[in-house]
Amino acid sequence: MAKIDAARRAAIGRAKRARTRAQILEAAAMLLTERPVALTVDAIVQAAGVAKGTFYYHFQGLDDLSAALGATLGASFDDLLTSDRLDLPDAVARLSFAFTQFLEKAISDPLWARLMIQSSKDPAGFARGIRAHLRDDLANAIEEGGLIVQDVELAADIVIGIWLQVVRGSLERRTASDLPAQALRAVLRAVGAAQPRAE
Amino acid sequence: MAKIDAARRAAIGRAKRARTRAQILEAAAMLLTERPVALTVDAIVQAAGVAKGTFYYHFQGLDDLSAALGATLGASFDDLLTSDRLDLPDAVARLSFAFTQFLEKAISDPLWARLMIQSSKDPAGFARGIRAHLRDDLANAIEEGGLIVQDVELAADIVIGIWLQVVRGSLERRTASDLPAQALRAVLRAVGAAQPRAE
Amino acid sequence: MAKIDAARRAAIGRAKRARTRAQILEAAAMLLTERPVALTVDAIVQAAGVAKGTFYYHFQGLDDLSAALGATLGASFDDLLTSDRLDLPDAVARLSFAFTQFLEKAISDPLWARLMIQSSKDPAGFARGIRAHLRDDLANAIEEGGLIVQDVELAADIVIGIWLQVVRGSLERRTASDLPAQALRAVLRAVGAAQPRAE
Amino acid sequence: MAKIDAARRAAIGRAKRARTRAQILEAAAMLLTERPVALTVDAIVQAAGVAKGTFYYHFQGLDDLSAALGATLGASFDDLLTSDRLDLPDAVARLSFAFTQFLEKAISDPLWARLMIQSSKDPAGFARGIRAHLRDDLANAIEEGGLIVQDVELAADIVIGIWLQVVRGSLERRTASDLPAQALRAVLRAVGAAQPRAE
DNA sequence: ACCAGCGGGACATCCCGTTGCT
DNA sequence: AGCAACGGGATGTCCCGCTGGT
Repeated sequence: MAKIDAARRAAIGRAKRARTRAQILEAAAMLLTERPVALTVDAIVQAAGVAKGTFYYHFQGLDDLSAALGATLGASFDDLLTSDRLDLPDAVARLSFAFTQFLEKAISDPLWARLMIQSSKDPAGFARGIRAHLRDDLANAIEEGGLIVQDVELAADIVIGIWLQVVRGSLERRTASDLPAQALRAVLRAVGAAQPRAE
Repeated sequence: MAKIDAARRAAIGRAKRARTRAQILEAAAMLLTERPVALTVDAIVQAAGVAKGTFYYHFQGLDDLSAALGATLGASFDDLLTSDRLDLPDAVARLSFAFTQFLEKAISDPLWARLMIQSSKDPAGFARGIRAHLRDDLANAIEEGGLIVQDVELAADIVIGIWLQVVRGSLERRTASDLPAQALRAVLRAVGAAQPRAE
Repeated sequence: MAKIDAARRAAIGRAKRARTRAQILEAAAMLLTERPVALTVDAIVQAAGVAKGTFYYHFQGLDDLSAALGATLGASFDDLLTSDRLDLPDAVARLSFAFTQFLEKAISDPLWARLMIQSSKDPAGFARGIRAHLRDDLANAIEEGGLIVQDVELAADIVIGIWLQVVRGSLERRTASDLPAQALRAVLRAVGAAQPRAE
Repeated sequence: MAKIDAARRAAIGRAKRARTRAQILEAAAMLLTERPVALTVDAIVQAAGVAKGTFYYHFQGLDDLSAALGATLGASFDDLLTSDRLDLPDAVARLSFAFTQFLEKAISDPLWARLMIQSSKDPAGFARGIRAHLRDDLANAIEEGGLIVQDVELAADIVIGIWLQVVRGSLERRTASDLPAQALRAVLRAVGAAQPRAE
């Protein structure tokens, strides 16, 4: 019985722990989308409705929390880029698929969009992983002779640059319903890719 | 004689004032390009070699200094976009000229580039003026039937997005010597403009 | 059990909190009685033996502390003007009772006296409440036909003025043992009240 | 001629000096009447329209300025208590004359009134001189057997207390036209003096 | 006699990370 | 797992008094 109690208690504890952690992460994400102030622990714990000690029980500090936020974002990529993407015939199609997925996600989830923009400023963050994937697709596309731009880094900057700024625009203005399609066509023209038949 | 005294005194004061003010502004600009997030008064006055009181004699506070930095950047635009730009035949040519000027300036002056990137985050700052100019050129180009993209805001986002990200890339990597030309061609393709004959 | 935990925790927290809060308030009150003009946070926390952060944990700032000090003073009035004052037969007797109580309290507790004098400068503070009570008694006395002075505000100024200055005098000089009685008689003569039979 | 020049210049200089000094004093007095802030040199020089160096040319510092302000106030007493006061027959009449003069001055010159109130907090200031004069009159009145109150200090506190508070009241409220007369009668009753036949 | 500019330091405020308790 | 309270320190702001110049 003591054993059962301990096990149940542990399970409950784990669940509670996860819930509080999520509360803190959510509060931090919420605050990151608001205008000016640098994220402060005090603000986070107040927004999350927990005590300071609780924050430091779950995270080492602000850096740790930022890393955790990044991991949360990273996990969302798996949802966006499901394995069936790999079945696509060529690199340009994969790139188009990913670009569209990311843009639609950003438009439908402004909070996620703001976090992505915030994170784009740190080249050492998880944005590196995205860029690496993008570079692979672009390198393949260049090998397949499908691009005018021959410099992989320049091509990546073009794709990322358009994505970031279009997302910023979508946060500030009402967006046309076909914005993702328009933006994608502009990207493909920019890197000099033949238009994909179907998106 | 009193008049001369006042005039001379003012002139001397202005010279001294301008020198110290410039020192502070320069130090602040220098610090803005370095990693850490927040510009602090202590760091600025230490870098500028002046006392805190001197900082507050010249500026109301950090906000005022930011505004002054913005004004300094704004003044640099006049140097880049001289009046002879207006002699260019069509809107696409003017846009190409401005894009190339800005990109070459960013590559040759990394500090200026970093300031521009920092400032791009604040949509209410002087970046608005640049965007307004850009929008004018794009609207004209669309009227002249020279663009595929028909949405001025989207076209502006594309141009600015490529510019910002290419500049970021140039700060982190060695850039090819023909980067401005390549980037310009990508921009023109992206918005669907006919290539200009001469750059 | 969770309930008990929360209750006990709150009780313990309250006790600790109240102790430290009282320390800070006491230190601030002590400092207010000393010469220099301005109450500073540094001086308060040093006198109270706590850290600056602790001060700002308990109070929003200096203004908040001033308000708290005022509330402390206000609470002391309840001790002075107990409900049995209301049993007194007429307004002049009630006024005499309150005046004497306040004056004896001031003489026996110089720190309290200094705080009262300090606070008298702010007409918007809690001194307003005292004045309101005094005005009530005086208005009643005038209605009962017991005063020569017919203007309530003037009468209040006379009573308060004598009280404040006599208290100031008692802080600077040795006071005669029958000072409260003498002062009270002067006040009653000033407003033109018949002498009360018993004080 | 050089001599004449020097003399004239000195005369002009003295005049200018006096004018600037007066400007500073006036600005300081003006600021003292405004609500909360402690008098600061910066505020004074800005209000006076002179430079900081000028302030320190005329005054040693804030303490010196306060002393000068006190002297200015003191000088105003000579205007109020002209020598013909000494011709009055008895001490009570002299006291009544002075009280009325001071009160009428305060009502007609609120700035002067505020300065007096401010200064009353410092027992070492020029208020001491006034109190000394008052004590003389009161002591004489007691000797002449004209007062009920036998303690000179207490009598002085009563007179000063009523004066200060009535003046405070006149600054905050509209005052009845016969306020000085009413207040004087209250004072005389308070100290137990026979009413003077003529004021 | 007056001024512009500056150095140095005091102060209020904010915020991070720790501690002891449950 | 969570909380209330606290210590310590960094930062923005203000302001005094001095300096060199005319």
